[in-house]
This record gives sequence, C-alpha cells and structure tokens, in this order.
Amino acid sequence: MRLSRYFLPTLKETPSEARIASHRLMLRAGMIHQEAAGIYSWLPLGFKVLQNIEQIVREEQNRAGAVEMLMPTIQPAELWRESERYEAYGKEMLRITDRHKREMLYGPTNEEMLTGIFRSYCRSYKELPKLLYHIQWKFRDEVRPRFGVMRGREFLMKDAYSFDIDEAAARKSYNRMFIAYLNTFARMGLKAVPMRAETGPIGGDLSHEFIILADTGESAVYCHKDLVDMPSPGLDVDFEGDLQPLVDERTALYAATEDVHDEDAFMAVPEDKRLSARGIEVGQVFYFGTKYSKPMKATVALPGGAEQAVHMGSYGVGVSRIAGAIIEASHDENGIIWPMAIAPFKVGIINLRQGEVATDAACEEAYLALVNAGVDPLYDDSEDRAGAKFSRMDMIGLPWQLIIGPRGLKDGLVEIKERASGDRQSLPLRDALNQLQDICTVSV
RNA sequence: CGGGGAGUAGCGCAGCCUGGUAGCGCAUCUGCUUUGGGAGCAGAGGGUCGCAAGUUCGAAUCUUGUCUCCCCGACCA
Repeated sequence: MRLSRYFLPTLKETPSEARIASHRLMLRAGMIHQEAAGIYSWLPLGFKVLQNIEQIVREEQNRAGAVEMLMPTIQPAELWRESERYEAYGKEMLRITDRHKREMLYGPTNEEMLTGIFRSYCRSYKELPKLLYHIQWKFRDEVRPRFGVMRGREFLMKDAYSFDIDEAAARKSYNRMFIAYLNTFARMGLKAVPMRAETGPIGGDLSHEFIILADTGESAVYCHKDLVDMPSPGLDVDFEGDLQPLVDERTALYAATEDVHDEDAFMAVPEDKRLSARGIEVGQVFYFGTKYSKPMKATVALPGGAEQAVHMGSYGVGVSRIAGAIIEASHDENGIIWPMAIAPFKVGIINLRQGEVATDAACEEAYLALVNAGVDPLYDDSEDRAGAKFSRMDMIGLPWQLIIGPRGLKDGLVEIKERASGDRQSLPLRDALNQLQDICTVSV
C-alpha cells in the first residue's frame, strides 16, 4: 500500500482525553476515531489490526473443534425474561423498542440466544457434544467507559458456547477452550496467564480469566512466577486426546485475580516466586452447568428416555480489547511495537528523498518486489521530510523498516531497521529484500 | 450512580475574575529556500466561542437551564 493512497490520519499532538498509552497511541496512529463515549470507528490501520487478531482467534477456535456461526446484535427481550436476566442485567443493557412497541435489546452476550437455538433442534444425547462460537459486536452500557477500546461500550468479542451431557463431558469442552486460548494468545505474542476468577453475572462455579500483565492493568493479580513464562501447548496439540494433564499443569500453581485472591494460599508460594502485579483480562472461560438450560428447558433425552438439562459453558475473547492490550504490553516512548503476527503491515518502506530519481526508482523496485512476494508493505511515498517519516513510522510500529535514501544509494546500500530493538544494518537492496521476504514468510 | 473538571479554528490552548467588533502554537493553502530524526522565511484561508433562554445599549465573558466529553470512586470483558 502506498501511503499517498492510504487513509492514515496520524496526529502529532496527543488528544487531551487519552490518558493511557494504548488509547493515546491508537488515536495518534490513526487507528480509531471516537464517535461517543466508549464507541469508536476503526480506521484502516486499526481495522487491519482488528482483523489480524480476529483471524488468529478464528483459526484457533476451528483448530480446537469449535464451529463458527453468527448471531444478531439485536435480540428480543422475551429470551432474557426466560432466564430472568432481563431484569437482573440492569442499566448496562441497552434496551430498544421497535416501531411495534416490541421490547428489544442490543446484545451484551448470547447465552440465552444460543440456548434458544440449541433447544429448537437438539433433543437427544446423541447430538452432544456441541461447541459453537461467533465473533460479533456487543454492547454494554458501561457507566463509565474509559481507556479507549479497552473498556468501550461497544466491543468486538468472540464467544463460544458448549453443550454437553454432564459435568465430566462439559469439563472436556472447557479444557478445549482453555488450551485453545493459550495457543491463541501465544500466537499474538502475548504472555497470558490463566487465573482463577469470579464467575460474575454469567454464573457458574468454574472459571478462569486469561490475564496479560501490564502496569496499567485494570485489576490486581497474584500468581506464581513460573506461570508467566510457561510455554504454550503448541499448535500440534491433539484436541481429541486427554487435555486434562495440560490444564492441570497450568492450574496447579497459584494464580488468582483480586476478586478471588486468597492471601494464605498466596503466602504458601515460595517468596521468590510470588508475583503480584496488574493485569488486563483478554479472555475468560466459564462452566456454569444448567444455569440457563434448566429455566429455558434446553433438555435432551438420555439413553433411558429421561430428560436431562444440558451442561453448558461459555468462553469469551475480547477481540477489540486485545488491540489495546497488545499496545499496553508492547510500546516505547516512540510509539507502538507490533508483534509480527498482529502488525497491520509487516514492513514499512521509507523514501528519504521523494522526487529524487534514483531514490524513487529504488523505492519503487523494493515496493513491487515485496508486493509480488506477498509481503504487503506500507510505502511512505509522501513529500514529508525524513524526520517526519521516521517519527511516523516508529509511531505506527511496523516491525521492520526499509530505509532508502540518496546517501546510502551512493554506495549501493539501503538500511533495514527492526522496530523492537532499534537495530539497523546497511546492505545492498537485493539482500535487504531477500532478508525481509524470509522474515515475513517464516513468521506468518 | 456519588464526587470533581472541561466545552473558544482540524488538534493543543489563552482570553472569562474586572462585559465593548476573538487570539496563540501546530496543522492547512501559496511562494521561495531547505532536504537522513516531526525545517526556515514571507503571505493567506479558517471560529454563529456546545446549545437554549435571561440580564444589558452591548455577552466567549454575568445568571439559569440543558447536552456532551474527561478524571476519581463504585461496577465491569
């Protein structure tokens, strides 16, 4: 993509309303545009990031055996009356009345809706288990939205729902999602620690939150240090096999959010292994048994003919929130530092002297070569001065920069700069292109 | 929802106390010079001062109401 054709409205000055790094940088890098408190448009650069996150989530859900579908944003109130959550949910639920005076709502979550779908079609234990998910916008009318997309009112979320015959079977579904989440976050370059958590308004008695450690985290968390660097299970996990040992390995050590923190248990952790920090929740898994299936009569026939309410779980990943969370976990004073898997473009080409024949030609050659290699670089072909281009490229955080100017070309050289380390090397254009192609092909 | 703060040019702000034809920096446009870390000089364009009432000869400025945004807390993915 040529910058001159792109829509990248970067800001030199920081909008006054943004207080934390990710919010500031998302506004400055032209990723998002605020429409109202907690409601944002996703501009092209931000949208690419969002899609990259979404795609990784989708691939890992599919790998774990979940099946994608799509439910609407608007739901009828009746469904929520059945579970008695229509009144219980309170003002966080955005309620809408249509032209026929029917009560509707903008969905804050979809347990009721999918339970409704399930009971319409599934009558026998033979149809279990089922594990379905969708990626959809949701709305919770937070009293006080803040931190940009990390705590917006409208947010993009992946939520999966499992239906099983009993608790033992439900736990297997729970484990699938648990393992899938570890791989999902690892692929995004995040170190997410599963921690025991409160079940909240969704209800149930088994739940883990997946937490990214960051100084600006929303809540205090406590865990055993070894959990932070424990490697992810890996993409070759056999989801049809027994996942319990993998889950046990990660739940044996102490890890809890402040809501369920047990100081005595934490003190049992060796002192040099105790980690108390702040964290950002990027995912949560719940098992809640028959909380919805019972009142909503989602039952199946057992082999003997008796009716049994299905055991359910739900599993969320905050897709839009992760965009902010990654920046919180990965930035410096110059701007964002995208992990390779999430970066909106993997390579940025900087033309240091737009209009100078040899420089333009070299940039053009580099651009076309990378495009043809499937790399999708962002080529800064603007008339801006070198300094402005360096600053902007650093701010938007593309992992690799290819810097081409007359000074280097005189000796037949260009520069490659790695955003994360700041390391630069001078080399012939051919070599630079080969190197960038290798890097981008291997890690994608 | 309790407490606090702010709405003046695209962005960041001053002016308000003490009413009298609306300003600064950045950005934008034009010209010249410059050209490897957010350039310099000269010139230009752009605002019914959130909205609505009221006081006054006269309101960005004073009064009342209202809307929106932000911060702290409670709540939450």
